[in-house]
Parts: sequence; structure tokens; C-alpha cells
Amino acid sequence: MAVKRNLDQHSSEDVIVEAAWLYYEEGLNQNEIAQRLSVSRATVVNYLQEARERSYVQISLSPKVFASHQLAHDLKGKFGLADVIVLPDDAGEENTAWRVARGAARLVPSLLNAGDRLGIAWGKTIYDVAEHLEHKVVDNLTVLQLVGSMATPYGFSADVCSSRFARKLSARCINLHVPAILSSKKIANLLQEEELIAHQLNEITSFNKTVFAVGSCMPDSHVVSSGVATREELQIYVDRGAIGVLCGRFIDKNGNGISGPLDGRILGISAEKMRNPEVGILVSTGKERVRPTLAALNGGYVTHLVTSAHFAGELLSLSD
Amino acid sequence: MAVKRNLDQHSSEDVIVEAAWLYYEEGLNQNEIAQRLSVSRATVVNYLQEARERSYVQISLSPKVFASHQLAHDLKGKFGLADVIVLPDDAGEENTAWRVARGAARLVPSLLNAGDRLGIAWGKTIYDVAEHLEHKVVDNLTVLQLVGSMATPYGFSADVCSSRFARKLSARCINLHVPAILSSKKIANLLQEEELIAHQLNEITSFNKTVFAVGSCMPDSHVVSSGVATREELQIYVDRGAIGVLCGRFIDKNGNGISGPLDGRILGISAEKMRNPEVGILVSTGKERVRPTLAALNGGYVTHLVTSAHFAGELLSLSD
DNA sequence: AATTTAGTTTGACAATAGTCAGGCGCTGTT
DNA sequence: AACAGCGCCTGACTATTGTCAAACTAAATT
Repeated sequence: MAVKRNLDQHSSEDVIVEAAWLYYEEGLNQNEIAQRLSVSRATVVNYLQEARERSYVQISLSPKVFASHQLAHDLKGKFGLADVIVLPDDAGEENTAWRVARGAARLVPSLLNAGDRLGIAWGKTIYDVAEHLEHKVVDNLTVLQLVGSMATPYGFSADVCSSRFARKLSARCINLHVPAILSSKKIANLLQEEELIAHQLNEITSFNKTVFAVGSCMPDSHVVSSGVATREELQIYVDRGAIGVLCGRFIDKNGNGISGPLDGRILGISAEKMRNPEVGILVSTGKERVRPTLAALNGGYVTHLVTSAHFAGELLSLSD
Repeated sequence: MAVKRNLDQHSSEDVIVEAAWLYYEEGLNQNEIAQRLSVSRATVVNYLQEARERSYVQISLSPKVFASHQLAHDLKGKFGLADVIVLPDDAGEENTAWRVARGAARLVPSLLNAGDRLGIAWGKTIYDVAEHLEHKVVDNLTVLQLVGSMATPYGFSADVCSSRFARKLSARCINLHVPAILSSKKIANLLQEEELIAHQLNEITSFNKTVFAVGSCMPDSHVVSSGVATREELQIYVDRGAIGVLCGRFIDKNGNGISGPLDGRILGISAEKMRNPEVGILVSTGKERVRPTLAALNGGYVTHLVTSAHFAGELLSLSD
């Protein structure tokens, strides 16, 4: 029983495609494929691995699944959202947050169309979303950095978030080359008068879809640790009713912006401009974010919410 | 070591989603998942099967792969097509045809957008494409039956083809409730004057995308066996230069319509109206269809071609 | 309370898939 | 011509996944 060898000079791409077809489309097993192609089964394994590496095959959980969750349904109804994705909790808030980011990464591409202008906020959550995005080409997509950058020790900053989104989606990227916060209104005004910066600030108001997170107003929250506000400044906003932070802007329980010592010193989109977007994707978990998230929901910033089961439950019970 | 049982009343959807997430997204194996969820591995297998059945997971070959084939590239260039999908050949023309239909079924949904009006031709090929289409919801999609129906012994007819497309894509369906061919111009005219039918005939000219096949002009071809033309009528068209059949209309080697004994007796879209569509998807294999396919390509009916490797080769060599 | 019923889970076994060290054949070099 | 380098393929082994009949559970029925 002489073994018939594959006589082609070298592993052509075609065999790989053929193997992938037979396996994933026609459902043959590796033995059957090996016979058909007259190679060993081990070779078929290699072909299939190659096919997966070259992403000839796409295996993914459809984001719709997580929208069928009961909690998702309830939240959708209660806040009039277009869709809610509820991911299963994992041990530890950090792991859960990671899952939620991953879920958001699955959802985002499915909501984009040719010609969209996607505004990207800033934060660890947003960075994680970018990290898990699959490569997908969206025709004529523009990614916009919605807030100025902060040099953080964490390794991510607003410009990195937007750049990463842009790269993964093969999009044009408009970055804001300014700090998020300046020491005085005067300097902020000077910067805003710069032609280039004025132009960029104007550009970013033109987004139609957006991906963002909310921060809490705890003394140890991101808005303080990143240096956007001092603990004292934060306290002033809290005293005036601040519940959460959205793109560096403080909002109250109804989602309205609050004025305070940072007015005029922040460079980036205003809270008001973030309201009622065509698509506003809020990615949020962690118990200190429950109330900020409610504020964002109430304020009309959100059309799509990505969260975890436990968090979804809290949102519902707290809003009764 | 007491086994911790899952205390929920009955297999909630959540566990299934969780299992699917861990398996497909985080890459754990079934043992690890079984441990985490405190169930037996066999149960995990069941959950995953359930998840696949409910299509929580999508596993598919990206149609783009087949467009990267060398032959695909060449054809694309030579005929100025938007995309060409070349599938590997299988043993026997029938098997290959089946593959090609399947490939087309993968391609079609990716080319549809909200609001499209998709014209569907008629034939075994088209029927097979419909059969393999995955369920996908396209917003505000209309499917149009481009030619009248014939009662065939084969079990598929034009109205079945379009209905199936519509069902799979959750689309509105406009059927043509008339025979494809009538015994005389007189009767055809009478029918066309019927308000309802006139309306339908008018509707179907408004498609922007279309899926079709071409038939050959061999004496044993589909156009004869289905009863659209007699063998004698076919011969007349052949004598006048007919190379192929497209939606029941005879075309010459440049894709131009040919007049003959069937004029005025066919109910359906005219060949002329099929030309230069926004998207025209031609699904074609089988050696007797090489020249008809060339005619369709030359005539500007096609933007996307789905075919097999061998067939693609013949198209290229014959058109040198 | 006993019994039926329908759905879910399980352990033991069977099938399928993945790994890896070594072999083969082509290519280009000394 | 002999040899080294490289990529691809293979067999034998291990790991993972799928199957199925039997056991369990909870709710409905007698």
C-alpha cells in the first residue's frame, strides 16, 4: 500500500483553503480530509492551524447572545436603550472588568458603518476594549480622540486609546495634541486659539457614534489619580452634587454638567455634546460605578450599555 | 469530597452562555470549565452543543479567503469586477456546483445593506444558494422575483427561490404571480394589462442588487427542459448567435439580447434592465456554462462572480 | 403518598484532535 | 558529488472532545 505523496512543489495556499473548507464548511473530520487530500492527518492539523492563524476562519460568540439575558432585557426597557450586553461575572472585579471590555470589543465593530465618525473617550476600560478589538476594515471610518491626553504612569492615555481603535479598525485617526487639563483658563484659552488646535477641537464635535466609560467621584478615583482634578477640586464638585465623571466632566445624578473650578481649563468635548448620540456605547462595571452609570443613563448619553450580570442587577435595583 | 451540585432549578440559559464564553472566548478546555462551573465535563459538552444549536457561536470561513486566490485576482482584473470568489473543485461537476452555491450563500449576506432591493433569478443554482444562506436580518430588505414561475418537476421554481431568499434574510418578498412563458403574445399582453400584474412587473425593475445564474444553449439545457423554449425555438436563437440564457432571455457573446419567437411571451425582467447593476452576483460553474458566463461578463451584468477554480481557469484561457 | 413524566446530569467508553521528534526531499553551497 | 539548511510531512503518542445508557431530580398526576 504505497503512500501517495502530494507531488506539488510546496504547500500551496490552496490546500489550506481546501482543508479549511472541508473541515469547517462540510464538517468532515481530519481523517477523512487526510484521505481526500492524500496527506497524513497530522498534516491536516497543520493546515487547519495555519488557516486559523491566517484567520481564514472566524470563530466568535455573537454579541446578540448577551443581549438576550433577562437583565439585559429589563435594562433595555427601563432606560429605553437600543441594546444591552450583559456578561457573566467572574471572580474578582478586575476579571469581570476584563470580560466586559472584551464583550464591548465584540460589540463595537458590529455597530459601525461606512463613513462613521467614532468618538473615543479615555480610561483603562476603553484601553482594554481597544486591546481586544478584532481587526476589521470599516470603509471611510474616522476615529476621534474626544479628550486631551494625560501622561499617566499606567501606560495608556487618551491618544493611545484612540490610536489603537483606529489601527484595529483601519480608520483615519484625529488626535488631540493637547493636555486634558491646564493650570489656568488663560493658558487653556491661548491654546484653544491656536489655529491647529481650534481646528481639532472643532473636528471632534462631529462624531456620530461614541465609546466611553464613566468614572466615580470617590477620593481615590481615576479623575484624581490621573491628575485631572485635585482631591479638593473633586470635593467641590461633589458638594455641588457630582455623581460621576464623563470624558473629564462632572455630572450630577440626572446627567447634567456641573460647573466648578475646572471650567475652561479642560480641553476636549463638553458633556452637553456627548448627549443624545446616534450610538453611544457605555462600557461599565465595578460597584463604585453604579451611580455614575445611572447618571449617564438618565442623562441620555447612552444607547448601548455593556456590563456584567451583577452590575446590571444593581443598576436595576437602585433605579427602582 | 461531596460534589457541589448546581442548585438552580433547571439549566438556565446563563450557564450555557458562560460555558460558551469560557470555551470560545477565553480558550479554556472542557475540564477546566467543568471544574469552574462545578458540573461534569459531559454537561459542559451538552452546554456547548446547546450553545452551537442556538447559534450563540458563529464559525465561518471568511469569504474573503477565496477572493485571494490567484485566479480570482486575474479574473477581477480582466473583467473589472468588484470581487471574485473562487472555490476549490470537488470530484464531479455536481459536487463542485454545490460548493459554489454554498460559497455564494456565504458571500451574499455580506453584500447587503439596509434598504436594498434584491432581485432573484431562477434555477437550480439559485435554489441551492438560497438553501445554504444563513439566517441574517437585513433591515428593510426587499426580495424581488425577477421572472415568472414555471411548474417544474424539480421542485424549485422562481417563486420558491425568491421566497426562500426572503425568509432566510427576513425580508419583504415581492413575487410575480404569473407563468414565465405564455403560448401567445396576445395572452401575455392581456396579463400584462392586469392592474396587479402590471404593478408587480413595474416593481421588479427597481432592484439595485441581484443574484443570478446563466444557462447554456445546448439542446438539453435547462431553458428547454423546463419548458420555456422548445428545441426548435432554441435553435432559432442559436442560429442568431445566442450563447447563453439569462433570466429566460437569450444573449449573444457580447451579452446583447436577441429577438426571436419568444419576444413578448416572456414575463419578467428584460436582459437590458439587468445590465450595470449596483451589485450583480453571478453564480456559475460547469463546463457548458463557460461561454454563457463570458457573455454575461462581457455584457456588464456582473460585479461579483462566484465560481470554481477549474471554471475560473477556463474563463481566463478562453478570453485571451 | 406513590407513580409518572420530562428534563438534566453523569460516568465510562469511543472517537477525534493536538504534539513532537525525527525523516524526507528540495535548494543552494563548497 | 557531498553536504548543510530549510521547510514540510509523518508516525506514534497524549490530550481533548463526543456519545450514550443509566441515574437522578423536581414537578405533575393518580
